[in-house]
Amino acid sequence: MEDEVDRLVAAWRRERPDLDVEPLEVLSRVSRLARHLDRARRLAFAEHHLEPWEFDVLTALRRAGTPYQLSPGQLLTQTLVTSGTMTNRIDRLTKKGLVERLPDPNDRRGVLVRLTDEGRDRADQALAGLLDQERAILAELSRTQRGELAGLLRRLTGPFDNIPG
Amino acid sequence: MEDEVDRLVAAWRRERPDLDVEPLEVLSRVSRLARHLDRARRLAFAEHHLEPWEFDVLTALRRAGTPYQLSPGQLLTQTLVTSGTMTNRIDRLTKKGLVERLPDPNDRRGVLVRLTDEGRDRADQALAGLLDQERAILAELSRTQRGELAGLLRRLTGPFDNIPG
DNA sequence: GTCGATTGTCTTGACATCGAGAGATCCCTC
DNA sequence: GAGGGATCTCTCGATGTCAAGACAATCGAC
Repeated sequence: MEDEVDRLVAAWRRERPDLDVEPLEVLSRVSRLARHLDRARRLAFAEHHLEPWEFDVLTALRRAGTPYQLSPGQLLTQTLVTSGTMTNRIDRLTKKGLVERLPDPNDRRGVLVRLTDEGRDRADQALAGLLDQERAILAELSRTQRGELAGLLRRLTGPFDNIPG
Repeated sequence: MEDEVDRLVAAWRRERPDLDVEPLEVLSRVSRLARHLDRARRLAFAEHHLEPWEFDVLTALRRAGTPYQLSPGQLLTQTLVTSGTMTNRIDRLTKKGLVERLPDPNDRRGVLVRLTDEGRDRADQALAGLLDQERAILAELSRTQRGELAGLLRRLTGPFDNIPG
């Protein structure tokens, strides 16, 4: 099946035959697919009355395991947002009763963000919904192909994730 | 090489052993890689004093071929943003002298956005820079692997691009 | 021709994000 | 134990985006 990137690449080859645009075959598809996924995620979460950014924060805490608490700084590195953004997110999640701020007993500069019981339930429900949606998208591929795809992508993400940046 | 998604998946398997989180192996990598690419693109464009959104609009016009003009509506569908956003972008690009608005001779409701000579040059330069950067990222893979990866990704993007949504 | 629905663009208000920097606390060296 | 740099969180202003709706022109049916 042809996709938008095939058309994009064909247009570039017509307009700039001097350039090698092969990299776009991979990376433009990654960017565009990510955009489509964002929309799909937003829809999936709407059923649970959660925004994508709320899901990101709540699930980071959920993954941490009991007692479901992390510092704002740890949340920063997991969600790849700036500190100002994280302060704002914690404020709003606190107002909604999904997380609470506690003083860090070991560092008086610090704060711990803890998931409330409701926050934990909402995160669990939204995750299940997201996985259902993602399974539907991936049904295009066989199990073997999904494994290959994951492996190839890991080759590309590895350098970013391990050399900090 | 292990990446952040390996750690994320391992955490979910520990916390939610009842769930099948295999879809994350593929789609979380897509989302995270797209985020890293956004940062890399921003850096690459900074050398040419262009923002990513400026690049998106200018190159859509560049790809259209001479006389390098499209309606705002056509630009919407190519860049996946809303109409309000596109109006704002065209305004700012016009102020910078990279595009100009012309009345559509065939539809008095309509407008045509045309690339200026400077806009065309800037788009061409930025594209070359972007391709260099992308080639470096993709050097992790062989030519054959890049082809496989592109093919697998096309299977996933195809449904989004062809069934409108 | 005329009316209603549709199309194409722009306007407005709300909102989430970023970047830079402030203030408080911690840690290491002397 | 005192000083200076590093770390942690929050504040503030600017900005880009979205969603909903306004307005004008077009198209189709009668």
